[in-house]
Amino acid sequence: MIYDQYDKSKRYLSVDCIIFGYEQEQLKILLFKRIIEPAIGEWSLIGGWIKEDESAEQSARRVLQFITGLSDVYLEQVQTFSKPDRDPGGSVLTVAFNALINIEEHSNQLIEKYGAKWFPISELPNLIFDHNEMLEIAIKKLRLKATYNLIGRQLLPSKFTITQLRNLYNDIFQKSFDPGNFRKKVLSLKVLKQLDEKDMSESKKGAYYFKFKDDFESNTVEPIFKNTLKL
Amino acid sequence: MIYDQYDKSKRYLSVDCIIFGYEQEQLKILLFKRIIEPAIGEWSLIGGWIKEDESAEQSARRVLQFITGLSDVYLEQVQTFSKPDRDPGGSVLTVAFNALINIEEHSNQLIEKYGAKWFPISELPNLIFDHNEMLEIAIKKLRLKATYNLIGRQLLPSKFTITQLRNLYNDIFQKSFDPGNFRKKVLSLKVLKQLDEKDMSESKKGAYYFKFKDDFESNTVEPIFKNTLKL
DNA sequence: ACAAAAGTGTTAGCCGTACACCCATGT
DNA sequence: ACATGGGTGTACGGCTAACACTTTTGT
Repeated sequence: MIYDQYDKSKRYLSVDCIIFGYEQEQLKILLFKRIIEPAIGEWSLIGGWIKEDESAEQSARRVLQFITGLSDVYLEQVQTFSKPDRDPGGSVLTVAFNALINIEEHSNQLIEKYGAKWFPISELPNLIFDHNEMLEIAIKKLRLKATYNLIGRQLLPSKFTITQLRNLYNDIFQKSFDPGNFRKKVLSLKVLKQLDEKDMSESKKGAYYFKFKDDFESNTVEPIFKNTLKL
Repeated sequence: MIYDQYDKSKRYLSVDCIIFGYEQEQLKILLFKRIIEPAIGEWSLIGGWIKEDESAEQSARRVLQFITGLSDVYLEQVQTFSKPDRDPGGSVLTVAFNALINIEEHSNQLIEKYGAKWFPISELPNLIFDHNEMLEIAIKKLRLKATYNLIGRQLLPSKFTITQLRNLYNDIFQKSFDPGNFRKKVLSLKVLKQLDEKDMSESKKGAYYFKFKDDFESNTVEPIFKNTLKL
């Protein structure tokens, strides 16, 4: 039958967070040394159990708050993974979320305590269970988002240069955007505001800082870069 | 704490299917009169409980098989909905799936039994709980897919004219594609095979039937229509 | 003066859109 | 012959990619 009556599940329910940060011109993901059996000591995404009175998203926020000290993290649901044998410890259904954070703002305390580490996306270790697959899908999702929206508001410091933004995009898509063309394209979107201040650390001439306009709504509907982007 | 030990959930777990079909030049969705409390008798998506040893996808397949008589339905995970108060009958986490079926092939038997009905996407009734929102997201997801992949293999009969395919796209995006341009674009993808047979029912001249090439892999990476598509 | 990054300008080619035009045929 | 949908050809405009070129300033 399809709908008999309501019948409680015997499943475990969890969330897993793919935490993205940007540091030293590299897009990185925060991974944890697992602290419970099975597969204790191996690398994994960070997750947590969904409580009875929580939505999956609230649950992910709670986990992120606990781990990074940050509230108001940008979250995007990626996908739900539910193969009954995906976790050898039991039948666990997990909802995966992408989280974009400013790597400089987060607290290091708990991260160190749990032996967590930031990995550049090009140097990811092997992960437990199906976390490799989850990560791959999560990165594709991030690329899709970056195609339709100018991302960086959460990942970059509040003021940044166009070059920094370009480096972020270079790293996300693993290609080299033309500096001139990238600049023109991005500025044509009219979502950035130029500041009077310059960053003098990267060149003699100095590069103007920009910031995202406060009222920028990410309702973009057309691809920012119409060609060439491999998702 | 994040990961204490494994702890079973007290949640209800379900899947909901957004079943798309194409008939009389209209994209339609199959909706059901709800047969259990609460909200009995109102329109809803069709769903079912996820069994212990099933993945969400397997569960959706089981539901679809039961309702339509079809196996091997094309499925795409849409999103998971988990607000604890979304269903007044209890805290239900549901994984939503888009299902694309050939409306002519499915069995009507059970559909009639449950008072189900096909609704054109422009004439949807009000649905229970958060099913309106689910549907809206599901349609957006379908549009996104149709942007990157040429859809129609599941929705259209095995042989169809370019005009039929164009009508499908017209209906999905609620716009009128230019007949000539649509034709050229679609044929340039080289995923269709022209048959020797013509459909004489729509015009005096007749229109050649096409079918999807068997080995067509839907790995398209670039948008089919780079502009104008409102998702 | 030179190097090196920041930033601007120019051009060629591709692609989508609009639309004119031909084709085939039942009435 | 003509109306109708099928199908082809063409021309314009916008966008992108490539790359030349100018600007600024620390060394």
